[in-house]
Amino acid sequence: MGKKLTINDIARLAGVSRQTISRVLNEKEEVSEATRKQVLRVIEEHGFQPSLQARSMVTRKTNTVALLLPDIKNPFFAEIVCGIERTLREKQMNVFLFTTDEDLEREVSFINLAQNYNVDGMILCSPRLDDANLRKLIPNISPVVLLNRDLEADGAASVMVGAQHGGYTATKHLIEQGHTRIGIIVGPPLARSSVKRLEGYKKALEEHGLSIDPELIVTVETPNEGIHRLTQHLIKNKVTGITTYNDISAAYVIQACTEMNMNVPGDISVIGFDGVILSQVMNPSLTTMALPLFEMGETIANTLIKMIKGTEPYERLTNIYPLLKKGNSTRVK
Amino acid sequence: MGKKLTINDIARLAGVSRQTISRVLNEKEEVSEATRKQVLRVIEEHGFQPSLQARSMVTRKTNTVALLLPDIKNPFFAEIVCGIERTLREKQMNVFLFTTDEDLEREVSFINLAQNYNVDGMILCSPRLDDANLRKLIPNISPVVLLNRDLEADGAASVMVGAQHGGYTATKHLIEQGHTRIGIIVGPPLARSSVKRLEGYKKALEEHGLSIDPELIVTVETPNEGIHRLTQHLIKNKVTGITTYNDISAAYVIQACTEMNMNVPGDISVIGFDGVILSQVMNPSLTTMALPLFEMGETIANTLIKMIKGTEPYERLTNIYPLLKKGNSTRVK
DNA sequence: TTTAATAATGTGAACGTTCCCGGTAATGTT
DNA sequence: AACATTACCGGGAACGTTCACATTATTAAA
Repeated sequence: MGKKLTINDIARLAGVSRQTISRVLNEKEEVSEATRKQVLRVIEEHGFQPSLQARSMVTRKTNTVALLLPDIKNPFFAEIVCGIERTLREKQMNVFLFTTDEDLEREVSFINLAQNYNVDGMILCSPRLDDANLRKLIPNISPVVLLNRDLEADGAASVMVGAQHGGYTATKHLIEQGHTRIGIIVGPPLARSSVKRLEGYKKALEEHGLSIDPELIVTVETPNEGIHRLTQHLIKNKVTGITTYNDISAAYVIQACTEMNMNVPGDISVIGFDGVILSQVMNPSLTTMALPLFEMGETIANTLIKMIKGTEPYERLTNIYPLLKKGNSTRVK
Repeated sequence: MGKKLTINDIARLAGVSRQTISRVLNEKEEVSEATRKQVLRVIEEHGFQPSLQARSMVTRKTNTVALLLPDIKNPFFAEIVCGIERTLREKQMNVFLFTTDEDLEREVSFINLAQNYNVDGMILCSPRLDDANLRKLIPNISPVVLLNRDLEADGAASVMVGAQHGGYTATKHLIEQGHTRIGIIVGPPLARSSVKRLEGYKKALEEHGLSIDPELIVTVETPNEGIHRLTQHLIKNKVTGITTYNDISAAYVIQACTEMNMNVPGDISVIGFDGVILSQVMNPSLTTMALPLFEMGETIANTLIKMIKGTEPYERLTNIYPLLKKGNSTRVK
């Protein structure tokens, strides 16, 4: 466990100066082929690797991106993270992971922390911070890419899920299958997209001349809790179709239906959102509004990289629309 | 976006020396209450925050841990990561995330990278590296905690899943429910635990005087592929119980059974492994060998923290045993 | 031959902290 | 009154790199 070698040690061993080593490491041209070979040999021989800390101390670049998200257990985020990580990695960038558990205080403190680490950029997934405070912070943390949060500000870009469109399409699908009493389970109030999804739901009903019954609109207060109860409520109100805010909630809905001896899709059609792997392995497989999650991650990462490089223009706002993916949880009435 | 303030700027503004600011920041005692107040006021007023880079340059501590895992999409890892992250966070430590996608080359290069970042410790989840190379690397990267990899070496600790015990318990459960022809789906050959699980399976059969039929032992070559085919094979060989290597594979097995008009649990009992959320939301809910994943993450993180601090002893080897969690996918024959 | 241009290398400073030591003033001890 | 102790504070050095500039040797141009 001998002390780690520094660039100076290598310089001494190779019989050249510190700076020459640095030049070789950074592949600068102004060094003769002979010494280059020699230096590389010594580096190889001793397994020298430069301290990235010291380097970024002077270059002001860390090649690191802070990634902040509510919950890595949620496959929605996990798949996005996968796309982000893969893309950044290809560009030799690294990921600092922070999960906030939806806690505002932690969110703020993490943003601060990341800032003190001098990260090159940040990715904030569905931040809880309110608009005013977020806007205030952006100058300090830019460039930053926001997921599901549209904030027009210098140094910030957004990648948005077309929640309204998704809610609309899901509802329309049920209507076209002959359903007229359609319930919607709205996600936790924190998630901004819940509102959009509800808008889409209403729009679809209106367009098809169906009335909006407040009894058929129910809201989950804390993530994935009380869904059985809400489902019972909807079934008592004679729904034949239910649209939900994500795939897991759809799975709970189907469980609740089964418990009440209602068959899915025989008696009730259920439609999910996100299209995570769960939707494929469930029984019945889930009809869902599928999002290209991995690709979303790629988009997010690529946008941020463009912003960091600052050489080419980037999309300030990218909208991603979910696609209806038919499974066996919906059926013509 | 005015330049970031340094400790020197604050010193000037507060009319004291650099060192005094440092003392206040690090809560050293040797500074009078009056100047402390004054300094804190100036810091607060200008929103100064010290550069963690510069700090760790001299302290040789980064308060950062590198976390390397094959795939964050796998809920098994996602939940463990959650426990790790939460625990480290409480100790003011941060997480560098690397996913390897089971790729050996990437694994090695990430370990290198982490080393150059001067992380305080590493967590390697089910590394692909072979024993000899891993052992060689450990002196450079210690302290390190390994998941599902028992390697006795200085500066390394291991947290292991009791795979053999799990395989044994699962099989025994099926036997006790009256099954005599029990199939096992063995995980990808990369996963060392597959072998152990198979051992447990064999032990349970032997103990109960059942013969081991090679036709009932099938292996998945690439993750989660070909499971339908393998299930068909088992069913043709008249199994009434199937034990699998994780919950997702169990879900695929159940799908395959349904396709062949075999009812689960009516005709076939299926048992999973891990106990991720999927097992609860499936239909039927899954009987599985449940692991305390979040707690495992906590254990991993706490062990590493102890190793880093170096003040108290730590467990070199922690074994974690899965618990049979009854769902509706198994039934008395 | 002289001078200018070019290639190859080396040197001091800087990045922003903390560590180590030394200094001053105030207080206590004999 | 002389000395030791304590409390507080400041200055130089260091961490390991890269940057900006200086230097030398080499080649080309006049």
